Amino acid sequence: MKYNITDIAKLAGVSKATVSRVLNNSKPVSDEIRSRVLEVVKETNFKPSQLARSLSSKQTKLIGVIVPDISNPVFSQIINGIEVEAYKKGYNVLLCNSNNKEDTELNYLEVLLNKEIDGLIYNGFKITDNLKLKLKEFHVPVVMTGIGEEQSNFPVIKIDNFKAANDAVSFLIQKGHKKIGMIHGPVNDPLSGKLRLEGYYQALKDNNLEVEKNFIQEGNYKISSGYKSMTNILSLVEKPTAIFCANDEMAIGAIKCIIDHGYKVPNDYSIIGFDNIELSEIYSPSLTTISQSFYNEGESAMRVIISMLNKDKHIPKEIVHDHKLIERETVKKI
Amino acid sequence: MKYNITDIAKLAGVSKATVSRVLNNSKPVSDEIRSRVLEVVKETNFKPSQLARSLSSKQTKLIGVIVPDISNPVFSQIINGIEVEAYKKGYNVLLCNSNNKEDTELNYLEVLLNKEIDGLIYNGFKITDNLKLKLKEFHVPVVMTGIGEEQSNFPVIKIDNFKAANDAVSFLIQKGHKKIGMIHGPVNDPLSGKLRLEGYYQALKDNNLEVEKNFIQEGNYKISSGYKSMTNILSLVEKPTAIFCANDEMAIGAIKCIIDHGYKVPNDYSIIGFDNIELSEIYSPSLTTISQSFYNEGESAMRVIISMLNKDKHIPKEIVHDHKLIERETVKKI
DNA sequence: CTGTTAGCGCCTTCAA
DNA sequence: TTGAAGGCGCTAACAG
Repeated sequence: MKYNITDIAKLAGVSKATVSRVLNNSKPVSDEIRSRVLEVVKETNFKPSQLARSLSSKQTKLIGVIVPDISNPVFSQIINGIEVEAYKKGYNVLLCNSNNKEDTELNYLEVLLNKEIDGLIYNGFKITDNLKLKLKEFHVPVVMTGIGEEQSNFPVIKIDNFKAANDAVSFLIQKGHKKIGMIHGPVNDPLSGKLRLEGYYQALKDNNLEVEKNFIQEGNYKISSGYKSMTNILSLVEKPTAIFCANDEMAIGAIKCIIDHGYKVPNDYSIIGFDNIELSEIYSPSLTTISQSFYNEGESAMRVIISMLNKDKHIPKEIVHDHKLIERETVKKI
Repeated sequence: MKYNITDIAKLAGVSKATVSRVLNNSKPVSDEIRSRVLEVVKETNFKPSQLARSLSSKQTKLIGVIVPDISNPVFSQIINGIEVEAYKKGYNVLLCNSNNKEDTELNYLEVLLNKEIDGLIYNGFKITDNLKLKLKEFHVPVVMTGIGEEQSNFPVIKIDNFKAANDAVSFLIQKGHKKIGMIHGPVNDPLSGKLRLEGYYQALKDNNLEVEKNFIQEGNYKISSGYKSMTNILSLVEKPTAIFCANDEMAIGAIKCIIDHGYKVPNDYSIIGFDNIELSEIYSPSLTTISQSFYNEGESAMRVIISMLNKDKHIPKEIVHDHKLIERETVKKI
């Protein structure tokens, strides 16, 4: 049997209002009545309907989360951080996987709008006009992770992508490499795409190294695109000795490509990645890369959403997390 | 401004009921009134509250999904299948990641109960008594994927694990291997754990090969446990020439371990995995394994839930998907 | 075909 | 401290 608040009230011989007060600790209730109500609640295993509660309280305790690719370990870690933090604070996550398709993403945004979520955490690679338009319809807090734009009004959780890319390339230079290529992400992705590429340029410039256009390839963060970009690089007459990849997956793809062509990493080519996904440690050879804590970023995103929900005074415009270089086996001193 | 159905009714000069009928196509409405209502809906950009709708219609259009590990590619593929199918049918997924912790799982089940989901898809490794108890409280359809038990009343989506394991081991035997080890999963996992182990035994038996207890190690499906189990095997005086791993991650761990000990795959040891996750193709050497389509399994799970929701006559007790052996680089003929 | 009237289950004034 | 009553926004049964 499924009980409702009226049943409980009757069984306890009190009014619905009193039951509600006991359940929510919203108003003082005498100890005697309180325990009587709790007794009945326990006996009947009564669970108040979140639905009805949401309808009258105007909050769903649901946070929408949009990710472009749930099978990408980067996002599953972010989600994990979001989820654990949400759970702690009594929120739940409505997860939407856009599969890298803009229209799926817009559809989901529409769904989330109808579901009357309390807040939205947006993860993605690029911010399109349609997206901006849609986001305007949300009258709830929105936070972005790993992506953002100058004029955005939404708080952003990120790392210093420019600096991190610069660190990676500087490390290669310090290891004696002078001909350094890069496989970067889409440049319409303002953070991981554009800034990492700029960090690369800056490091070359700071060390008076020339930019060789052919050494620079654009990928889409997938393993396969790393493979393909590396194929292009290997077909050059003059080749780089080291390649900086804007994420670990492209780095793995590049390594696989190098191996398939009969060369060795790092003996023939040095590779440095970005993100430090689990695979980078397990791959053989294990990948030298830039590490960032996606879990913590997810956590931060959720915290910011909650403080916005609480109408806290100080809402950060952005939160910049740390990164560090993890040296493993794919970069050789020359 | 946020409109509600009453506003729309007033603006269109009709009753709320009529607006509702237009929006849901639930009852005939004259063309003229219909278009007048739709006009207003468009102008106001009105979105009916799912919340209120759910409260009065007694369905939330929400399907709860429990997974033990969202960063495990197996589950992210299943989720993908579930999600795409759900979306097609107008449902949404409330995803809960238990992180392999039983109490987190039980907590989430409780949350889902309160959220009044329309159905539940359970993914996990083992079915505990607490879980069974909790599941009893659900008065909505429940489907399981990749797990199940004899006496369960819930439909199960799976592959023929016994046959698949048998195929894998038979393949090794056919390649000339006689000393074959196995790294299996927890045996209290009735499908992937127990049945894959039994398939292994059966293949040995069918070929009159002896079971060598030391060749058999138990892992927990993680890369690290494959590594550890392989360490044990390598420490034996007499070693197997091939190892069947109950999933790809343990297989990768085992390979990494072999390489770290200065041996080669498949020259010194042959390895066969199970699941055909993306990594198995990318790893170097690429992994020979048993492939199954997790995406399709997720899709099936959602379809079964929906037909249960529709109270279809014929609800399958179980759906068995195909598997196949993918030969790559980790098994050598001897 | 359309409108009126009750709920759905809970929370929250307002009075007592 | 407690109860009665109204309302959240929508659907559905019942009239007309």
